Amino acid sequence: MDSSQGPNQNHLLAALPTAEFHRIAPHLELVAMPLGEVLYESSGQLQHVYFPTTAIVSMHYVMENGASSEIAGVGNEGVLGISLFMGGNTTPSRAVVYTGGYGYRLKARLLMQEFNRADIMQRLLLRYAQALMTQISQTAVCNRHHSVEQQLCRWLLLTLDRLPSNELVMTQELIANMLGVRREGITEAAGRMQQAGFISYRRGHISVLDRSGLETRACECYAVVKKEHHRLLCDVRNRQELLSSSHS
Amino acid sequence: MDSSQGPNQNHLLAALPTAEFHRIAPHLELVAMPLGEVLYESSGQLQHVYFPTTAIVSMHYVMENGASSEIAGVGNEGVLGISLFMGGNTTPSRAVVYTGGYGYRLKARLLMQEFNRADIMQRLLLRYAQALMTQISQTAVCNRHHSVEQQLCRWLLLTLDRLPSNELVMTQELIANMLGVRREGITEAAGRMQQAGFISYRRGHISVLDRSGLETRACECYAVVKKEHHRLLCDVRNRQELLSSSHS
DNA sequence: CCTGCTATGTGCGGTAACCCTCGTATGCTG
DNA sequence: CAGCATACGAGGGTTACCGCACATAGCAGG
Repeated sequence: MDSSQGPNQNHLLAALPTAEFHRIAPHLELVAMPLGEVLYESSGQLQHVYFPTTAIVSMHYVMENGASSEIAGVGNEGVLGISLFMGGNTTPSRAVVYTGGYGYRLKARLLMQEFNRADIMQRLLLRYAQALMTQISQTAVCNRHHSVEQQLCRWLLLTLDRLPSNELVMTQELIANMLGVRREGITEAAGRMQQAGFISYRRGHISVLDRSGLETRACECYAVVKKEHHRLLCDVRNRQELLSSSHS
Repeated sequence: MDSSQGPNQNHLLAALPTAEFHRIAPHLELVAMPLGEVLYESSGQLQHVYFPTTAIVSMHYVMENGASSEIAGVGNEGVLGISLFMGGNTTPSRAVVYTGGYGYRLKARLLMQEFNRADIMQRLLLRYAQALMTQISQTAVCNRHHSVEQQLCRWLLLTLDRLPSNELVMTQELIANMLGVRREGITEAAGRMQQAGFISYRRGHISVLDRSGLETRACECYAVVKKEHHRLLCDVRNRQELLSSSHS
């Protein structure tokens, strides 16, 4: 496996100090994560945690009437299965792959061992959990106050940040399911974005031509999530405060 | 201070084993939490964590244009300031008291000491954080899919669960700000609830007359939050799994 | 008891997003 | 290359919520 598919494609794994990384590396299992695969069912017990490298996964809630909407997305910046170390072992939401790709998984027991060492891995996981909480919070705010167009832009940008290229492979219907809106709403908004020259698309493929254009149409929620994620996790390896702050 | 105002009015503090409770008890400081008080400013550093007993606090996000909406509420079932032990030390949201009352606070440093013992307190805090995440998630779902009336019912029920009586002291305007909707929308929905005999209200006071009536009008979100909170935290003292699960 | 502030009630036009339906065309598959 | 599933586009009626403007009514302070 070449470096483009190695574990350190995942930002959390990459942020581990060498010693900690080598301790878990033998137990990291490369797995394919095809489009549509359900990693966790609502209220299902977790056997593994997943560190995506090229795949992107949606945590979403399916309502009694069948409608659903995304709570948060997880790609190479994060990990799936935080309810393991939070103590609940499951959540009321599902986790479904919406951009096929790869990731590494680790057995639940091994992750808990690492977590209980109360070292860098624990700090990283907890900080990631907080970043995720911010993402969920902004989803809530965004759902209340912002237009479908703004939400589409936010969502495209967040997804784009998790991919190496500027091409997303997905249908408008899929995006509509993620955002919990009608497909026609996405068609309209995407049409306007194409008209503006920010994106171009054809049957299941969306190319982003002008990132900053999308950013001007997105609501502040995108920036809040990015900024908070950066604050909590970026350059985390360099920051002494990662450990020291926990004892202050 | 009588038992009706003691620290074990807070469910998290009450769930601590005797030994752990006595270790922190001397450091718990009873504080008044009057309506409107801002406990944490957006991105402000935390000096204390707060365990409300009779007060209720809203974590909410204020947008650039001044509009705001609640992300989650915290009362005697929880604690404010989880970003301390999550490692971020702050969040992009504010924490404002919306039902005046009392609570206990603990210095940040002392809470971190307890957290780093990796004992029951840590398990409790992490589990509570997960319950809070579920609450935020359902807020997101609810904002997307449910009517103002459903959301009002959900919100009244969640608030009611944190109070000893069936009377809420708050204006429709306040509720509107919490839910991020127009005041008139609340007037209408509340009018219907009063017509149905579920509540009765007068200028700043709402009495709930028929809980189960409200439950029938609320969306599933209320039940999901309650159930998950119960699963994660109820009778936590009796459950051996609280510690054992973390080593499994 | 009066005054004034503030909470609540109401009405009206505007609009974004809904629901449903159907037409069109793209790109895979045999 | 032909056939077909499915992704996208478009139209029309409906509704929930918004924004504003203003009327009424409860309650506190003088």
